[in-house]
Amino acid sequence: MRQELRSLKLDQTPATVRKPGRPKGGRSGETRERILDAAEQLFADRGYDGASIRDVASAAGLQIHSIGYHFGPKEQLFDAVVARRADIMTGQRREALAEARQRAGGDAIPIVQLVRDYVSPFIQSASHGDVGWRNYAALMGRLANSPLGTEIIARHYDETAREYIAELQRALAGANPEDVVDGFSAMVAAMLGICAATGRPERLSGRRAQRPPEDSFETLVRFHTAGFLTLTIA
Amino acid sequence: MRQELRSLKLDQTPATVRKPGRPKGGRSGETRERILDAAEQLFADRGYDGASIRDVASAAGLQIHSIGYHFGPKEQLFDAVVARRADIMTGQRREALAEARQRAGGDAIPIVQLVRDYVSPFIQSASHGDVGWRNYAALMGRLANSPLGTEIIARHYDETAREYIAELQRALAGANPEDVVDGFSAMVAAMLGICAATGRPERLSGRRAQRPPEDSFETLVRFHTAGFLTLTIA
DNA sequence: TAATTAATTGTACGTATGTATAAATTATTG
DNA sequence: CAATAATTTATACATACGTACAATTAATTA
Repeated sequence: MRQELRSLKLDQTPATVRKPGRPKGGRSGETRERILDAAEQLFADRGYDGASIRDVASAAGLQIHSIGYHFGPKEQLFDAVVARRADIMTGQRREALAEARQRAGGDAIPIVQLVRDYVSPFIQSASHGDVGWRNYAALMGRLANSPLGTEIIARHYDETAREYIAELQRALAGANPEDVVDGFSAMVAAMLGICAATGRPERLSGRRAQRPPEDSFETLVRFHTAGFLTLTIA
Repeated sequence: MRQELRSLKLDQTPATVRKPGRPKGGRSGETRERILDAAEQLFADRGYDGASIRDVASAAGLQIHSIGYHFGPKEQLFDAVVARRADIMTGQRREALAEARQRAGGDAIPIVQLVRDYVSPFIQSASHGDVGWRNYAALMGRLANSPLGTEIIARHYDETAREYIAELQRALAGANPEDVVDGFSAMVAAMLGICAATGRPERLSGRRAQRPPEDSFETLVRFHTAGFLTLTIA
């Protein structure tokens, strides 16, 4: 790892100096959340191999072994980080899909609605949510094209993704189903790119600060809706 | 790193057992290429932090210090891996842009042509090129949303990217320039996703093998051209 | 109150890491 | 042919890594 990043201090709640022993209430959950928060930030900043268990323990204000005690080996900790918010995200998407189905009343759901409903929870969380959600969004972007990342993403996101793809294919009845999958992949890649906060869009446009993700979100919806619609034209 | 991946054997040309000493011709260049090939594959498979200098040396059939001798610290080796093919890629894109400008003769270049010319060199190399190009494409996908990756990508790709963005903005005179940058970013993200070979599209579509990148390329061009064109509509 | 369980600290182990140094060997140069 | 430069092997160093073990403390349970 590069040295400049090594000395990063996390702005956690000050590590309450804890003596060994069983805590009062069900404090275990609180500690687990602290570990997940620290791991989320470090994995997002340095990647899976770049962030060590020691880094995570130190950032959470705990000893090394506490990580293993709560989560087992490193890969399970990583999975737990992804899973925590994946469950929330997936819940929102399924809820939106159920509503859209009801509103469509048997007809196909409009493309623009499907795009909006799939992307919105992610971008809203990444832009209006706390620092944890921002870290999570950056982490998802990093994971996207790595073997371990896609394996974990598959476990937590593919089921819902397939539901949306099925609805997209229904709404684009004339289109090649594989084209629709490619379009979906492009949509997800754009979504992750917007929230990854890499600084590249700023460098390419000459902007000082990052464009508000909500603005990019509106552009994404228009852009990709148009892309999907053109797939029906033979 | 996960153990399963550790024992990977690279199908390099059998490591010619070399004695120390100055080689006959300017053999140095050949050794450098071997190192870059090995590093390219390992960085693509395991990421920057997941691939060690020892791995690279072993895969290239050399001792550890030879890597440092030729390329200096690890980050410079990484940069050299990216730079080698970035120069080729950038050359093709600039050439295509010059041709397109000449053909347009003062008028704006058609969107579909700009999309095609920017994406084509990458996807053609990744699908028709040798294993080195495929590794390079996968590596670029991994780099996309990481800090070190975007830093290096900026160094080697941003100048040409800005030229294409300027032409896109000219062709989309009525559009918000920042929307065009977002569209460009989406296009690049889709391009990288197609070539990253993560297996996700197969999982989402139920296909057995990977869809031929040329097919996805044609879809990408149609999809993103339509996306760009819709940005002019207020 | 005695036994059990949960959560933590502290330490240790074997290995892997990036980098540096020293030595060896051979082509090239003067 | 002697001197120099280039390229490699071999070894070493200090640190970092993931995981495991033992000990400690406190809440809970019977």
